[in-house]
Amino acid sequence: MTTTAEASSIIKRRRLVDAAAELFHRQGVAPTTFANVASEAKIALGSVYYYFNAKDDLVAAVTEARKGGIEALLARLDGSKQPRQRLEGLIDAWVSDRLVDALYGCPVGSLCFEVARGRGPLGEVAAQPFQVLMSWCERQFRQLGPSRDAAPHALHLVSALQGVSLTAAVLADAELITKEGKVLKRWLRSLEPK
Amino acid sequence: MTTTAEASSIIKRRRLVDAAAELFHRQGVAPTTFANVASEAKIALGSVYYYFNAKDDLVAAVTEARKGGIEALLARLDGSKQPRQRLEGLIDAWVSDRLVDALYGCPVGSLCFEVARGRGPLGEVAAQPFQVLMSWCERQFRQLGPSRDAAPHALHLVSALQGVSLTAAVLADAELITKEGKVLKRWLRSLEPK
DNA sequence: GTCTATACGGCGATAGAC
DNA sequence: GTCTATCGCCGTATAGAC
Repeated sequence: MTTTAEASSIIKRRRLVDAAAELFHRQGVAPTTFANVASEAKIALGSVYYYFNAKDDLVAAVTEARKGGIEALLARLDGSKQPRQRLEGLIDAWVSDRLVDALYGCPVGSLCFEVARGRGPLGEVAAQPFQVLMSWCERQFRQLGPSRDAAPHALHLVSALQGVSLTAAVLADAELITKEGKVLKRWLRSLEPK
Repeated sequence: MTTTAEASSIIKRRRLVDAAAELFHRQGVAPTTFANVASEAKIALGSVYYYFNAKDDLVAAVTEARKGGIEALLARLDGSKQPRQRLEGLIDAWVSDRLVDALYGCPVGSLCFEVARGRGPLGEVAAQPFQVLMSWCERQFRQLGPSRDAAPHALHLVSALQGVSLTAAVLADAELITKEGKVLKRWLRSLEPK
């Protein structure tokens, strides 16, 4: 029966992707080696090449996993009834992650930027998590009120969240994320139909 | 007379820093090698070590040069009479750089983030350009009106500018910076005392 | 000060036994 | 599928002639 063998393979592949995602977040893609990933995932170096033919394949897999993480978060937020609650939930998610993000930056933003920089071969893949996030936000803003500004509002929110993660990491101050979260929520309320 | 020799040394050192700054922006710090920098600056590989004992020294020099660039920009903006004009000038500066930034990100943000990530030994150095920019913005907002929100406003502006550079690079769309610039200017006007 | 040449280590990738 | 061993390249850093 191949089923168990296949399942074990899939589990190990996932373990490699998870280990790589963690290391890419903490150190960046460039300084992370296959040996790092292998040892973190407790798999022999040579075996990594059974799952990923080259580093780019691993990077693409991690980026897609990050996209999946974003989609899972947004699906959770879709449980909230009102668009404003959903958008506030997104801000809250950023604030909850403030301690890690102030150390290593946003795991999605830092990865996608490093991968997309200078239009590398993986530029399209790296854009996807941002497209998912941006269009979800745009949809929420469209439901928030009859303004024609949904697209700029979505861009403003995503930019602010990404920017504050970067700023907090550079300045080593997690509470900047809390503070910016409050500013963004006040802004959201100011957009509500009175 | 050592004067000319010294001057030539200083010039070559500057050529190395400029070359490194350019390469750090286009490729990031990690993938940039001394050989890259040497060839871009048209200086032999071995000579680079006369000016910089290790890569970290070069990275620190480039980061300080970026801080100098920020200070020069802010000094130019200080020529404007009104605080709102000065803040709008900052936004305009970002918009002017949109084509390069949408390819490689903000040269200051991407560098400082990569250097500060995970609290490396250069974390303090990398924070300085951001501190300069942030406190300048805070001063402008304080002059803009008697609001007690100067610090959060400065954080919001810097975050938005950094975030939109990153987003534009990931999504390969320079016009996002133009659009966010308009949103930010509208926001500035809304803060004015009526 | 500036160069060429090179030592040394590490990383991506492969070979091949089990 | 998983491992160990290893090749070849490239990057940091140094040595030493000029």
